[in-house]
This record gives sequence, C-alpha cells and structure tokens, in this order.
Amino acid sequence: VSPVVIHSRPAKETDRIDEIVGFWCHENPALDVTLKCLTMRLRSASRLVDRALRQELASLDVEMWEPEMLLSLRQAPGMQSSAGALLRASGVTSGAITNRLSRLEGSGWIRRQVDPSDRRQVLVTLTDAGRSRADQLIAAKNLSEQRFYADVPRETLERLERDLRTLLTAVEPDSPTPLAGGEPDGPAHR
Amino acid sequence: VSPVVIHSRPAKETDRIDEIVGFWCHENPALDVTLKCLTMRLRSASRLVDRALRQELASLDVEMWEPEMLLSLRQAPGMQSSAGALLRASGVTSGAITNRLSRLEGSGWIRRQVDPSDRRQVLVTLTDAGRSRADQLIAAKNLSEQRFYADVPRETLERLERDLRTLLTAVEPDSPTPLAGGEPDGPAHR
DNA sequence: GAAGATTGAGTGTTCAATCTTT
DNA sequence: AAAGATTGAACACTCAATCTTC
Repeated sequence: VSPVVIHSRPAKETDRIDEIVGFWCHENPALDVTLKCLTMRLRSASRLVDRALRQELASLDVEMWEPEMLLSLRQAPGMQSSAGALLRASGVTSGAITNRLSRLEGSGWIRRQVDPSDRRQVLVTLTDAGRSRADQLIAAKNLSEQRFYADVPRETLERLERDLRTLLTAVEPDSPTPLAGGEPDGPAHR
Repeated sequence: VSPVVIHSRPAKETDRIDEIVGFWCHENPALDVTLKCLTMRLRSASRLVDRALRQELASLDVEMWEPEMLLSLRQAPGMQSSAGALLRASGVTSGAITNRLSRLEGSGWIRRQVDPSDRRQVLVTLTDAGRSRADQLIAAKNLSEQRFYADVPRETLERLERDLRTLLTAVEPDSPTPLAGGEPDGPAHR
C-alpha cells in the first residue's frame, strides 16, 4: 500500500494528528487512516495559511477575502463581472458575496449597477482606485506567501498544488462556467 | 442526493483557479504561480470538505468541531485532558476553546473541573454519554468522508496526506508537545 | 510578573426567507 | 415557476482585555 518514502525527515516519525488518528484506528480497523488524517490536515493547513497571511495583511487593513475578490475582478474582461460569476468563482455562499460587495463598494474599490439586459443581475466594475488597490494587495500577499512557504521543499509544494487540483476537479459540484462576464446560467443561491 | 453522473470530465487542461492566477502572473512574471495557486486551492478544498461534512452531519445536530474535540479527548489517557492541551492540539485560539468547552459541557458530553495540583488549569473529562457520542460521531464522519473522497484516485489521496504532513511540520509554529494530560508548558493564549 | 482560562466586542460566514425580474 | 440578489438571525472565530493562580 503506502510506500512512504519520508526520506529527509530525521526525527519526528509521527506528529500530533498521526497520534490522535492512529490511536483511534488501531482499535477500530474499519476506519480509513488516510482519509481521517487528510481531512484534519487539510483543515489545519488552511487555517494556518489563513492566520499567517491575515496577520501580515492586517497592517494594510486588509481582510483575506479582499485580494481574492479584487483579483477575480482584475482579470475579468473590462475589469467587470457579475455578482453571480463572482459567486461561482469564490466558493462561498451568496449572502457572503453580497456582504463583501457592499464593503468593497463602501470603500470605493468597486461600483455596482443593474445589468440593463437582465435586470435581475448586478454588474460589478473595478474603479480606478480599486485597480491600484488590487495591484498593491497582490504584491503584498505574494510576499507573505513566499515567507510562509519558505521552509517547505519546492518539490513538495508543486506536487501538492497538482494533487489538490486533481482533488478539486473530482469533488467540485459544478462549475462548467470558467468565470465569464455575465452568463446567466448554472444554479446559484447554493 | 445528487445522482448526476457527470463522469465526463476527461480533459480539463485548466480550471477556474488556473485561469485567474495564470492571467495575472502572465503580465507580472515576478509572481510565483505555484504558490498563489496552492494557497487558493488549499482554502478551496478545505471549504469544500467542511461544507460537505457539515451538511451530512447536520442531521445529527453536529457541528464540525465536535468530532475533532471529542476525538482528542477519547484518545487521551483516562479520557481526560487539560484545556491547554486541547488548545494546542486544535489550532484555534483560546477563546474558541472556551466556547467549545462550554457548549460540550452544556450538552453533557464533558465535565470541567479545576486541576487540584495547579488551580489555574482546567481538567476536561469525557462523560459516559460523551464517550458514546464520540463513538457515534466518528463513525458518521467516517462514512461522510468516504463518500466525499470517492471520486479521487487513492494514490492522489495518499500522496496528499503525506505532503500536507510535510508542510505542516515545516510551517507549524511550535508544538513540541505531543498532546498529553496536563503539562503546564509552552506558550498559550496565541 | 507570567501562565491558564474566561469574557466581550468585532468580523465573517451559513442558512432560510424575501423581493424583484424573467 | 424559477433565477438573481438581498436581508436578518444564528453561529463560530479572532483579538484584546481581564481575572485568578502560580
């Protein structure tokens, strides 16, 4: 089964999660050790990255979701997208998107306007100030990321990225939409 | 739930995240594509697992953090641990732990009592009801997990688990403590 | 003074209900 | 009826301040 080549890892045979899960699965062989560890590590890693980046970005008065939203908009054709498209690109619920858009609008980074061709939809456009804000945030976040991952072997990072990509395309519920301007399709509201 | 046999996912050279990040890095070569994608995929995957498991566990009136806490306690010697140990094992802040403990106590799954040997600390013990609750939740969560990961190649899952483990031990701030009963050491409060 | 735990304010998310437009 | 967006209640987390005990 698992070849487990853990080459360059002198001590530290097991970590915190190994112990918790390992103990449990030892007296309950029906459980899948890999799956249980994977879920826990996924949550753990995500929380750690979040925390690290958030703390570094806090000096700029930036929340974690802001770079993500602005980056989506920045790369959209005409720096404009629809609320629905941003929703599908984000992975959060529609209520969260409305919330984020209101705050971005309040700060002056975006403008909201009703789509004339389908008045149910809302078009979101990056303002000039929003454009430079986006550029600034991307740069800052990039620096923080490089610091955070500095101690992890490059090889591991690249393999992780690829494997996570495989996982996401396998389990992702829908998203035939590659994030476009204003295509009114696909289920929403989540 | 969702029969939806969309097994037609053969090609798919690039996904949602590839596009967003790829575009950006194309006009800004200083950025590290792998790192930017990795962070986004980590958040995305974690959120997806969370959502999927939460929805399945909702039928039992269970929040995601409950299995994690009970599992930690279940495997501790004497099914007893200290609040600080649970804190260090969890990855969340001390305020969150207090909050969780209060709700677990309110439901009758655990008991809190002051440590006689060091009255600053709080000892947490699994009750009998809590023990069977823990067993029930582990089983339910295991089933949900197996359903969730069903479409991902086994090989990928195992490699992910190992690589995430490498990442965590590399970036984790401290935790020389392997989760024990009540050792009053290490920084806390976060 | 420092460590362990608790509290309260602020933030952000989900979920269900609602309103408008198609 | 159904889709898109908004709203408000409930919940969980972080952060900083506080209180007790060492």
